[in-house]
Amino acid sequence: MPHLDRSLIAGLPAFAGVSGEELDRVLASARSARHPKDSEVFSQGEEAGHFFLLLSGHIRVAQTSPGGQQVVARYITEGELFGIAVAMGRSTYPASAVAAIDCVALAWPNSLWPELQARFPSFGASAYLTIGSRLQDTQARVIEMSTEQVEQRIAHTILRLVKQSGRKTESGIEIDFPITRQDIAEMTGTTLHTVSRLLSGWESDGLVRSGRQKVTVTDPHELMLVAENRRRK
Amino acid sequence: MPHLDRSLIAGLPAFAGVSGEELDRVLASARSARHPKDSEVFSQGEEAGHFFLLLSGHIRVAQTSPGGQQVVARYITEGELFGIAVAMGRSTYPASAVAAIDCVALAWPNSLWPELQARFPSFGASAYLTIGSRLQDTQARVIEMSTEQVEQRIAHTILRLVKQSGRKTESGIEIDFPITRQDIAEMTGTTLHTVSRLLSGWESDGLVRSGRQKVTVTDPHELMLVAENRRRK
DNA sequence: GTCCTTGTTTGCGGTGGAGCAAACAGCAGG
DNA sequence: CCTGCTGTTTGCTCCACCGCAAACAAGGAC
Repeated sequence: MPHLDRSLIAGLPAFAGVSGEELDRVLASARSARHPKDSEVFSQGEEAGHFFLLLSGHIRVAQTSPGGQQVVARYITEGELFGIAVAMGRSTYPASAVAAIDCVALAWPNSLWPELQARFPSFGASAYLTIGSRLQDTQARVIEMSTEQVEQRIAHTILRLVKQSGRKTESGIEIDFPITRQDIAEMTGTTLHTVSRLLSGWESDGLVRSGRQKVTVTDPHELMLVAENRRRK
Repeated sequence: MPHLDRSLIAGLPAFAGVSGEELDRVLASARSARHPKDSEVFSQGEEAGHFFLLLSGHIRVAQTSPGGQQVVARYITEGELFGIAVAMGRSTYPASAVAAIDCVALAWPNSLWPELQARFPSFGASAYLTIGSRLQDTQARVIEMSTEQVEQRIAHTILRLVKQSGRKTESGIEIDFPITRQDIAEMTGTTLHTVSRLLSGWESDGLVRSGRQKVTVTDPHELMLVAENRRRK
């Protein structure tokens, strides 16, 4: 295994306040792995053996409903912890994680969790803040689904993705990983047909430019008006 | 202030493994308060000064959307921690807590959180498990709202309430706090009209008995079939 | 008891968005 | 180049559910 340089994780909130030497110790117990596009990092229901830190790429986290439908819970971006079932007291993964593009992630065995948490308080704290903020995000999503209609939900979702993983291009801000209409539908509780219709409409109005597995927001401000249902129809 | 007996909290998971003397110490820094029915324990957006443990009663936790609509996040039952914004790194409460019936709750100042957590590992661990399980519940709710229709969502919600806070009566299992059609609607992302219609239908079919702020499940098995959409129409 | 507030029921009409079907386009691989 | 696969677009129909309106109970205050 190649040597893992401490600079990989030095800047991350999870390791704030951890000294250089200690970073090396933490890394010594981690294993780094490459996850090619569309491969599963772990699978829903599987025994949770490791927890992960995404070094590069984007991970799609999805749950399958009892009825067999997929729901995308979130996208993980660089520097985030994921698969931290152990921190929630679970022995199996509640969702599946799939690489949206080629990814590199560190993995630690769950058995190290208590030790890491005890030795590096900022690490444990960061993990719990991660869970806390995901709880808030998920609550916000429940509110959206309860009170907004599909058009606003999709607008909100796209704005969130762009904010989280936007890449500037000459024509606007683009979501910098491939995402299908189906994916967006599974994030917003609707169908790919409806997503397609709305995106087409927005494209005619010059709010977005979109193509195969691509979405570029050209007029974020106007799209925000859509999200808030304050746009002249 | 009356003396708080350690037996109040001795059996709770949050204090598993804490000795009797230490329980007294924990209680010494807590204040107990009575919250009459319909009074607010804390309010959304308010500076979070305390965290709470519900000793008796039921608390409704609700969020108000930007558009002014209410969404009920959950009901808190006896023995649960709530208002633990501090554990999520928040300085304000993300939701409001209202007593569904007369309640008694312990309150600790947030400033004690780090100390309690450090001194009583099981306390911190329990808090984080609480947050973890709420995240899972909320995720499950997102899945429900994405994939199920209103009838199933309401059935699931009522079954969950009954399981969590059911009280046996001669005619079935009753939700043992007052709950309106409006409340159920705000838990399931629908309207009180639709809830009323469905409950009326179920009452004709003998699945439930319901009255003013009351719901009694008389045929849990059949209601579960409704929840799973496996019932002969 | 009567009044009044709060919660519930029910009818009716309109519609947002699902479901189905079919054509179309971009990209990979031979 | 053509072939096939995967993702996208768009039209049409239908219905679950919302929104409005109005009548109807159940308690509580007095």
